[in-house]
Amino acid sequence: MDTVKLASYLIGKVVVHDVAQGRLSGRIVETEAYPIGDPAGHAFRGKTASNSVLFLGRGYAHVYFVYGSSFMLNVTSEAHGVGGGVLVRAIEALEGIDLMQRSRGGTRLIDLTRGPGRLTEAMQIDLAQNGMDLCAASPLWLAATAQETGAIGTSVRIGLTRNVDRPWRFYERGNPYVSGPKKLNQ
DNA sequence: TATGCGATATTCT
DNA sequence: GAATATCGCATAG
Repeated sequence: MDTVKLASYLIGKVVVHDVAQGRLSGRIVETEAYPIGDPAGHAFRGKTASNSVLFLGRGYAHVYFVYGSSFMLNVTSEAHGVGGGVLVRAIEALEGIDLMQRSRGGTRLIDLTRGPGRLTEAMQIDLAQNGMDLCAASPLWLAATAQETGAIGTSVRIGLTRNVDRPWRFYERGNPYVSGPKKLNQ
């Protein structure tokens, strides 16, 4: 159950991505846990070429491509050889907002990073960042923030067909950048 | 505001 | 060939 703990711990932390044009950063406001033995998790069926990063150990970035158009950012959460991860579903943009808007085609601020596919596009995260060590000196890393984290709410996860009733989604209550239907965000 | 559906490409069956 | 950890636009209420 360590993955679930990490998912709630990550709320309020900051993702930083240093790119050629400058620094992009955002505060995590929504996550989902995909622990060991979760049939909805990508690691469940064992190690394959596309999910091998999940088995590297704790604290790596795993980037995954779905639905033909969207990347997802995961933080690996379990020991080496064991598959598990936390999906980052939404962030609140802090630095490089103009850059993000440029790469997302001038979307309104509120829609810039509200959703897993959107935040990866705004942060310029793709397969090139797959496997990066988030706790080491790399272009993509995690930072703490002085800002206080608000109350954390939980709900079922979004967009799954397996193991749908687990309350493994975490979000900061009242934050406008949290994605998903309103009824799940109370 | 809420619900529905098509686009899109990678992976697994 | 089917499924998918989604998005954005369309339509209706």
